[in-house]
Amino acid sequence: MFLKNQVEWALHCCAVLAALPTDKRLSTKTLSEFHGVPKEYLSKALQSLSQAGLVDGTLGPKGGYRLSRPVQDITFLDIVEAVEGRKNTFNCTEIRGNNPCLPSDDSPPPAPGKPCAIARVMWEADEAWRDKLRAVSLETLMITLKDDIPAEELQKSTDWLLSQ
Amino acid sequence: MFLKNQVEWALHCCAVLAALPTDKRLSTKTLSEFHGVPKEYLSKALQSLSQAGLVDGTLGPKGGYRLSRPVQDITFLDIVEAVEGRKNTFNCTEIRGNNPCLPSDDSPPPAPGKPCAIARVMWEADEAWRDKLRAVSLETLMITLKDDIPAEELQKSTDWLLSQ
DNA sequence: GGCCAGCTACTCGGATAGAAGCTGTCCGAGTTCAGGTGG
DNA sequence: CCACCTGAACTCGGACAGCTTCTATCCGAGTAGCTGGCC
Repeated sequence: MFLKNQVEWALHCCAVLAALPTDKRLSTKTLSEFHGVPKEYLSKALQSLSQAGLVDGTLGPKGGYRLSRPVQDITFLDIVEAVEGRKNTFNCTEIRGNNPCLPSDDSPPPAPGKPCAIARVMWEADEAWRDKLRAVSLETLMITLKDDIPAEELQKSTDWLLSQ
Repeated sequence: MFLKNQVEWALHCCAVLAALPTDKRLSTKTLSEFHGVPKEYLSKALQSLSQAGLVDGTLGPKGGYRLSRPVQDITFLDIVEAVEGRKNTFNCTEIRGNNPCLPSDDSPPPAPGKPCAIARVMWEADEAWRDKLRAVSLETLMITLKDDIPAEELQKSTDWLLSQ
Protein backbone atom coordinates (compact mmCIF):
# COMPACT_ATOMS: atom_id res chain seq x y z
CA MET A 1 0.00 0.00 0.00
CA PHE A 2 2.26 2.72 -1.29
CA LEU A 3 1.59 6.02 -2.93
CA LYS A 4 3.14 6.17 -6.41
CA ASN A 5 6.39 8.03 -6.65
CA GLN A 6 4.62 10.26 -9.17
CA VAL A 7 2.99 11.78 -6.10
CA GLU A 8 6.39 12.70 -4.72
CA TRP A 9 7.44 14.18 -8.04
CA ALA A 10 4.22 16.13 -8.45
CA LEU A 11 4.60 17.62 -4.98
CA HIS A 12 8.18 18.67 -5.65
CA CYS A 13 7.24 20.17 -9.02
CA CYS A 14 4.46 22.19 -7.44
CA ALA A 15 6.84 23.37 -4.74
CA VAL A 16 9.30 24.53 -7.39
CA LEU A 17 6.58 26.29 -9.36
CA ALA A 18 5.35 27.96 -6.19
CA ALA A 19 8.80 29.39 -5.52
CA LEU A 20 8.92 31.10 -8.91
CA PRO A 21 7.39 34.39 -10.02
CA THR A 22 3.81 33.60 -11.00
CA ASP A 23 4.23 34.52 -14.66
CA LYS A 24 7.17 32.21 -15.28
CA ARG A 25 6.71 28.80 -16.83
CA LEU A 26 8.86 25.69 -16.57
CA SER A 27 9.00 22.95 -19.17
CA THR A 28 8.81 19.25 -18.40
CA LYS A 29 12.40 18.99 -19.53
CA THR A 30 13.62 21.59 -17.06
CA LEU A 31 11.66 20.08 -14.19
CA SER A 32 12.87 16.57 -14.96
CA GLU A 33 16.51 17.65 -15.10
CA PHE A 34 16.15 19.60 -11.89
CA HIS A 35 14.76 16.58 -10.06
CA GLY A 36 16.79 13.94 -11.86
CA VAL A 37 13.80 11.88 -12.98
CA PRO A 38 12.81 10.57 -16.43
CA LYS A 39 11.23 13.31 -18.48
CA GLU A 40 8.57 11.33 -20.29
CA TYR A 41 7.28 9.71 -17.15
CA LEU A 42 7.26 12.93 -15.16
CA SER A 43 5.16 14.28 -17.99
CA LYS A 44 2.37 11.88 -16.95
CA ALA A 45 2.31 13.34 -13.46
CA LEU A 46 2.18 16.88 -14.83
CA GLN A 47 -0.66 15.88 -17.15
CA SER A 48 -2.59 14.64 -14.12
CA LEU A 49 -2.03 17.97 -12.40
CA SER A 50 -3.13 19.76 -15.55
CA GLN A 51 -6.33 17.72 -15.86
CA ALA A 52 -7.12 18.47 -12.23
CA GLY A 53 -6.78 22.18 -13.00
CA LEU A 54 -3.89 22.75 -10.62
CA VAL A 55 -1.36 23.75 -13.25
CA ASP A 56 -1.78 25.25 -16.65
CA GLY A 57 0.40 24.12 -19.54
CA THR A 58 0.99 25.91 -22.83
CA LEU A 59 2.41 24.53 -26.04
CA GLY A 60 5.29 25.65 -28.18
CA PRO A 61 8.70 27.01 -27.30
CA LYS A 62 8.69 29.14 -24.16
CA GLY A 63 5.80 26.90 -23.22
CA GLY A 64 5.60 24.93 -20.02
CA TYR A 65 3.68 24.75 -16.80
CA ARG A 66 2.77 27.25 -14.14
CA LEU A 67 0.37 27.10 -11.21
CA SER A 68 -3.14 28.04 -12.22
CA ARG A 69 -4.18 29.20 -8.73
CA PRO A 70 -2.58 31.25 -5.97
CA VAL A 71 -0.34 29.23 -3.66
CA GLN A 72 -2.71 29.51 -0.70
CA ASP A 73 -5.44 27.83 -2.78
CA ILE A 74 -3.54 24.65 -3.61
CA THR A 75 -3.33 22.04 -0.87
CA PHE A 76 -1.33 18.84 -0.57
CA LEU A 77 -4.61 16.97 -0.84
CA ASP A 78 -5.34 18.58 -4.20
CA ILE A 79 -2.03 17.38 -5.55
CA VAL A 80 -2.19 13.89 -4.07
CA GLU A 81 -5.73 13.36 -5.32
CA ALA A 82 -4.85 14.69 -8.76
CA VAL A 83 -2.31 11.89 -9.15
CA GLU A 84 -3.83 9.09 -7.08
CA GLY A 85 -7.51 9.62 -7.64
CA ARG A 86 -10.15 10.24 -5.04
CA LYS A 87 -11.00 6.73 -3.98
CA ASN A 88 -10.80 5.55 -0.40
CA THR A 89 -7.81 3.42 0.52
CA PHE A 90 -10.18 0.84 2.00
CA ASN A 91 -12.45 -0.92 -0.44
CA CYS A 92 -15.44 -2.55 1.26
CA THR A 93 -16.69 -5.52 -0.74
CA GLU A 94 -19.59 -6.21 1.63
CA ILE A 95 -18.50 -9.72 2.47
CA ARG A 96 -20.94 -9.73 5.38
CA GLY A 97 -23.55 -10.32 2.67
CA ASN A 98 -22.02 -13.73 1.97
CA ASN A 99 -22.99 -15.02 5.39
CA PRO A 100 -24.47 -18.47 4.66
CA CYS A 101 -26.86 -18.54 7.64
CA LEU A 102 -28.74 -15.38 6.77
CA PRO A 103 -31.70 -15.24 4.38
CA SER A 104 -29.75 -13.50 1.61
CA ASP A 105 -33.07 -12.33 0.21
CA ASP A 106 -33.55 -9.67 -2.43
CA SER A 107 -31.58 -7.07 -0.47
CA PRO A 108 -28.46 -8.86 0.70
CA PRO A 109 -25.97 -6.16 1.67
CA PRO A 110 -28.09 -3.22 2.83
CA ALA A 111 -29.68 -5.28 5.55
CA PRO A 112 -29.49 -2.53 8.15
CA GLY A 113 -29.25 0.11 5.42
CA LYS A 114 -25.92 1.36 6.70
CA PRO A 115 -22.48 0.48 5.50
CA CYS A 116 -20.56 -2.18 7.36
CA ALA A 117 -19.22 -0.92 10.72
CA ILE A 118 -15.71 -1.96 9.82
CA ALA A 119 -15.75 0.09 6.65
CA ARG A 120 -17.04 3.09 8.58
CA VAL A 121 -14.01 3.00 10.87
CA MET A 122 -11.59 2.65 7.97
CA TRP A 123 -13.22 5.51 6.10
CA GLU A 124 -13.04 7.76 9.12
CA ALA A 125 -9.32 7.12 9.30
CA ASP A 126 -9.06 7.98 5.60
CA GLU A 127 -10.88 11.20 6.28
CA ALA A 128 -8.45 12.11 9.08
CA TRP A 129 -5.60 11.55 6.63
CA ARG A 130 -7.23 13.77 4.07
CA ASP A 131 -7.93 16.45 6.67
CA LYS A 132 -4.24 16.63 7.47
CA LEU A 133 -3.32 17.01 3.82
CA ARG A 134 -6.07 19.55 3.23
CA ALA A 135 -4.64 21.70 6.03
CA VAL A 136 -1.30 22.23 4.30
CA SER A 137 -1.16 24.54 1.29
CA LEU A 138 1.77 25.35 -0.97
CA GLU A 139 1.95 28.66 0.87
CA THR A 140 2.46 26.82 4.17
CA LEU A 141 5.12 24.70 2.53
CA MET A 142 7.00 27.72 1.21
CA ILE A 143 7.15 29.20 4.71
CA THR A 144 8.55 25.96 6.08
CA LEU A 145 11.09 25.73 3.30
CA LYS A 146 12.35 29.26 3.98
CA ASP A 147 13.24 28.06 7.48
CA ASP A 148 14.76 24.80 6.28
CA ILE A 149 16.95 25.91 3.44
CA PRO A 150 19.59 28.66 3.42
CA ALA A 151 18.49 31.61 1.27
CA GLU A 152 21.63 31.30 -0.80
CA GLU A 153 20.85 27.77 -1.93
CA LEU A 154 17.30 28.73 -2.73
CA GLN A 155 18.52 31.63 -4.85
CA LYS A 156 20.95 29.39 -6.72
CA SER A 157 18.14 27.02 -7.57
CA THR A 158 15.77 29.70 -8.85
CA ASP A 159 18.58 31.25 -10.90
CA TRP A 160 19.35 27.88 -12.45
CA LEU A 161 15.69 27.24 -13.22
CA LEU A 162 15.13 30.63 -14.85
CA SER A 163 18.28 30.32 -16.93
CA GLN A 164 17.05 27.13 -18.60
CA MET B 1 -3.13 3.12 -3.59
CA PHE B 2 -5.46 0.52 -2.13
CA LEU B 3 -5.30 -1.64 0.95
CA LYS B 4 -5.36 -5.34 0.05
CA ASN B 5 -8.67 -7.08 0.47
CA GLN B 6 -6.88 -9.39 2.88
CA VAL B 7 -7.13 -6.45 5.28
CA GLU B 8 -10.90 -6.50 4.98
CA TRP B 9 -10.99 -10.25 5.49
CA ALA B 10 -8.67 -10.10 8.47
CA LEU B 11 -10.80 -7.44 10.12
CA HIS B 12 -13.99 -9.44 9.61
CA CYS B 13 -12.36 -12.60 10.92
CA CYS B 14 -11.19 -10.81 14.04
CA ALA B 15 -14.66 -9.41 14.53
CA VAL B 16 -16.14 -12.89 14.33
CA LEU B 17 -13.58 -14.29 16.75
CA ALA B 18 -14.27 -11.43 19.13
CA ALA B 19 -17.96 -12.28 19.18
CA LEU B 20 -17.30 -15.84 20.28
CA PRO B 21 -16.58 -17.21 23.75
CA THR B 22 -12.86 -16.80 24.31
CA ASP B 23 -12.10 -20.51 24.53
CA LYS B 24 -13.71 -21.41 21.19
CA ARG B 25 -11.62 -21.81 18.05
CA LEU B 26 -12.60 -21.42 14.41
CA SER B 27 -10.84 -23.13 11.55
CA THR B 28 -9.80 -21.43 8.33
CA LYS B 29 -12.39 -23.54 6.56
CA THR B 30 -15.25 -22.30 8.74
CA LEU B 31 -14.15 -18.69 8.49
CA SER B 32 -13.79 -18.88 4.72
CA GLU B 33 -17.24 -20.41 4.27
CA PHE B 34 -18.79 -17.88 6.59
CA HIS B 35 -17.33 -14.99 4.60
CA GLY B 36 -17.55 -16.57 1.18
CA VAL B 37 -13.88 -16.15 0.31
CA PRO B 38 -11.28 -18.65 -0.94
CA LYS B 39 -9.99 -20.74 1.93
CA GLU B 40 -6.35 -21.05 0.95
CA TYR B 41 -5.92 -17.38 0.34
CA LEU B 42 -7.70 -16.36 3.52
CA SER B 43 -5.24 -18.65 5.24
CA LYS B 44 -2.45 -16.23 4.28
CA ALA B 45 -4.20 -13.38 6.05
CA LEU B 46 -4.70 -15.50 9.15
CA GLN B 47 -1.04 -16.49 9.06
CA SER B 48 -0.12 -12.81 9.06
CA LEU B 49 -2.32 -12.26 12.09
CA SER B 50 -0.73 -15.25 13.77
CA GLN B 51 2.80 -14.04 13.10
CA ALA B 52 1.88 -10.66 14.54
CA GLY B 53 0.72 -12.40 17.70
CA LEU B 54 -2.89 -11.27 17.41
CA VAL B 55 -4.39 -14.72 17.03
CA ASP B 56 -3.19 -18.09 18.12
CA GLY B 57 -3.63 -21.13 15.89
CA THR B 58 -3.48 -24.75 16.91
CA LEU B 59 -3.03 -27.77 14.70
CA GLY B 60 -5.02 -30.95 14.39
CA PRO B 61 -8.76 -31.56 14.41
CA LYS B 62 -10.70 -29.21 16.66
CA GLY B 63 -7.82 -26.86 15.92
CA GLY B 64 -8.21 -23.37 14.56
CA TYR B 65 -7.72 -19.79 15.58
CA ARG B 66 -8.77 -17.72 18.54
CA LEU B 67 -7.74 -14.26 19.68
CA SER B 68 -4.60 -14.32 21.76
CA ARG B 69 -5.39 -11.11 23.66
CA PRO B 70 -8.51 -9.60 25.25
CA VAL B 71 -10.67 -7.66 22.81
CA GLN B 72 -9.84 -4.30 24.35
CA ASP B 73 -6.14 -4.91 23.62
CA ILE B 74 -6.48 -5.46 19.86
CA THR B 75 -6.88 -2.36 17.73
CA PHE B 76 -7.72 -1.89 14.08
CA LEU B 77 -4.18 -0.61 13.61
CA ASP B 78 -2.77 -3.88 14.94
CA ILE B 79 -4.75 -5.84 12.39
CA VAL B 80 -4.06 -3.53 9.45
CA GLU B 81 -0.35 -3.44 10.17
CA ALA B 82 -0.22 -7.19 10.62
CA VAL B 83 -1.40 -7.63 7.03
CA GLU B 84 0.01 -4.55 5.30
CA GLY B 85 3.24 -4.04 7.18
CA ARG B 86 4.37 -0.99 9.05
CA LYS B 87 5.79 1.14 6.30
CA ASN B 88 4.62 4.66 5.59
CA THR B 89 2.34 5.11 2.60
CA PHE B 90 4.63 7.85 1.33
CA ASN B 91 8.09 6.77 0.27
CA CYS B 92 10.52 9.70 0.14
CA THR B 93 13.31 9.03 -2.35
CA GLU B 94 15.13 12.27 -1.55
CA ILE B 95 14.96 13.61 -5.06
CA ARG B 96 15.95 17.03 -3.76
CA GLY B 97 19.45 15.54 -3.63
CA ASN B 98 19.46 15.31 -7.44
CA ASN B 99 19.37 19.07 -7.83
CA PRO B 100 22.01 19.76 -10.51
CA CYS B 101 22.95 23.23 -9.31
CA LEU B 102 23.98 22.23 -5.81
CA PRO B 103 27.43 20.92 -4.88
CA SER B 104 26.26 17.30 -4.39
CA ASP B 105 29.30 16.78 -2.20
CA ASP B 106 29.90 13.84 0.08
CA SER B 107 26.62 14.35 1.96
CA PRO B 108 23.99 14.92 -0.71
CA PRO B 109 20.61 14.31 0.95
CA PRO B 110 21.12 15.29 4.58
CA ALA B 111 22.06 18.81 3.69
CA PRO B 112 20.01 20.39 6.46
CA GLY B 113 20.06 17.13 8.41
CA LYS B 114 16.28 16.95 8.46
CA PRO B 115 14.02 15.01 6.17
CA CYS B 116 12.48 16.80 3.24
CA ALA B 117 9.65 19.13 4.30
CA ILE B 118 7.27 17.48 1.87
CA ALA B 119 7.89 14.06 3.37
CA ARG B 120 7.33 15.45 6.85
CA VAL B 121 3.84 16.63 5.89
CA MET B 122 2.98 13.31 4.29
CA TRP B 123 4.21 11.37 7.29
CA GLU B 124 2.19 13.51 9.66
CA ALA B 125 -0.91 12.66 7.67
CA ASP B 126 0.02 8.98 7.89
CA GLU B 127 0.34 9.36 11.63
CA ALA B 128 -3.13 10.91 11.87
CA TRP B 129 -4.50 7.93 9.95
CA ARG B 130 -2.79 5.52 12.29
CA ASP B 131 -4.01 7.42 15.35
CA LYS B 132 -7.60 6.96 14.20
CA LEU B 133 -7.10 3.23 13.73
CA ARG B 134 -5.30 2.91 17.03
CA ALA B 135 -8.28 4.46 18.78
CA VAL B 136 -10.69 1.70 17.78
CA SER B 137 -10.39 -1.68 19.45
CA LEU B 138 -12.32 -4.86 18.80
CA GLU B 139 -14.23 -4.09 21.97
CA THR B 140 -15.35 -0.76 20.50
CA LEU B 141 -16.38 -2.54 17.33
CA MET B 142 -18.46 -5.11 19.20
CA ILE B 143 -20.37 -2.33 20.93
CA THR B 144 -21.10 -0.69 17.60
CA LEU B 145 -22.19 -3.97 16.07
CA LYS B 146 -24.63 -4.65 18.89
CA ASP B 147 -26.37 -1.41 17.90
CA ASP B 148 -26.22 -2.14 14.19
CA ILE B 149 -27.38 -5.73 14.02
CA PRO B 150 -30.52 -7.28 15.52
CA ALA B 151 -29.67 -9.66 18.37
CA GLU B 152 -31.50 -12.45 16.59
CA GLU B 153 -29.28 -12.31 13.52
CA LEU B 154 -26.19 -12.21 15.68
CA GLN B 155 -27.34 -15.28 17.57
CA LYS B 156 -28.03 -17.15 14.34
CA SER B 157 -24.50 -16.46 13.14
CA THR B 158 -22.81 -17.58 16.34
CA ASP B 159 -24.95 -20.72 16.41
CA TRP B 160 -23.96 -21.51 12.84
CA LEU B 161 -20.29 -20.93 13.58
CA LEU B 162 -20.23 -23.09 16.67
CA SER B 163 -22.08 -25.91 14.93
CA GLN B 164 -19.36 -26.26 12.29
C1' DG C 1 -8.13 -53.75 29.35
C1' DG C 2 -4.22 -51.04 27.96
C1' DC C 3 -0.82 -49.57 24.66
C1' DC C 4 0.68 -48.39 20.20
C1' DA C 5 0.19 -47.64 15.11
C1' DG C 6 -2.18 -45.51 11.69
C1' DC C 7 -5.65 -42.34 9.99
C1' DT C 8 -7.78 -37.96 9.66
C1' DA C 9 -8.19 -33.11 10.07
C1' DC C 10 -5.97 -29.21 10.55
C1' DT C 11 -2.08 -25.44 10.35
C1' DC C 12 2.00 -23.81 8.27
C1' DG C 13 5.08 -22.70 4.66
C1' DG C 14 6.83 -22.77 0.02
C1' DA C 15 6.17 -22.93 -5.00
C1' DT C 16 3.70 -21.42 -8.69
C1' DA C 17 0.79 -18.85 -12.01
C1' DG C 18 -2.27 -15.33 -13.75
C1' DA C 19 -4.02 -10.51 -13.36
C1' DA C 20 -3.46 -5.89 -12.45
C1' DG C 21 -1.06 -1.83 -11.55
C1' DC C 22 3.27 0.80 -11.55
C1' DT C 23 7.38 2.39 -13.92
C1' DG C 24 9.57 3.81 -17.84
C1' DT C 25 10.20 4.48 -22.96
C1' DC C 26 8.94 5.67 -27.59
C1' DC C 27 6.57 8.01 -31.12
C1' DG C 28 3.18 10.74 -33.67
C1' DA C 29 -0.07 14.74 -33.69
C1' DG C 30 -0.95 19.31 -32.70
C1' DT C 31 0.59 24.02 -31.26
C1' DT C 32 3.40 28.06 -30.79
C1' DC C 33 7.37 30.85 -31.42
C1' DA C 34 11.50 32.42 -33.96
C1' DG C 35 14.08 33.06 -37.82
C1' DG C 36 14.60 33.15 -42.63
C1' DT C 37 12.92 34.08 -47.36
C1' DG C 38 10.61 36.40 -51.01
C1' DG C 39 7.90 40.16 -52.69
C1' DC D 1 10.17 46.75 -44.76
C1' DC D 2 6.54 43.49 -44.30
C1' DA D 3 4.08 39.12 -44.97
C1' DC D 4 4.51 34.46 -45.28
C1' DC D 5 6.82 29.99 -44.83
C1' DT D 6 9.46 26.72 -42.54
C1' DG D 7 11.61 24.56 -38.81
C1' DA D 8 12.44 23.96 -33.94
C1' DA D 9 10.74 23.32 -29.35
C1' DC D 10 7.29 22.07 -26.64
C1' DT D 11 2.84 19.66 -24.78
C1' DC D 12 -0.40 16.08 -25.23
C1' DG D 13 -1.97 11.51 -25.84
C1' DG D 14 -1.65 6.77 -27.08
C1' DA D 15 0.90 2.44 -27.49
C1' DC D 16 4.01 -0.60 -25.57
C1' DA D 17 7.23 -3.45 -22.59
C1' DG D 18 9.32 -4.81 -18.14
C1' DC D 19 8.74 -5.20 -13.46
C1' DT D 20 6.54 -5.57 -9.02
C1' DT D 21 2.67 -6.51 -6.29
C1' DC D 22 -1.73 -8.59 -5.53
C1' DT D 23 -4.74 -12.48 -5.93
C1' DA D 24 -5.40 -17.16 -6.03
C1' DT D 25 -4.31 -22.10 -6.13
C1' DC D 26 -1.83 -26.28 -5.15
C1' DC D 27 0.92 -29.32 -2.57
C1' DG D 28 4.00 -31.25 0.94
C1' DA D 29 5.56 -31.21 5.86
C1' DG D 30 4.42 -31.24 10.47
C1' DT D 31 1.13 -31.73 14.42
C1' DA D 32 -2.74 -33.16 17.34
C1' DG D 33 -6.55 -36.00 18.34
C1' DC D 34 -9.21 -40.12 17.39
C1' DT D 35 -9.88 -44.99 16.08
C1' DG D 36 -8.80 -49.59 15.71
C1' DG D 37 -5.91 -53.49 16.24
C1' DC D 38 -2.60 -56.13 18.86
C1' DC D 39 -0.53 -57.86 23.05
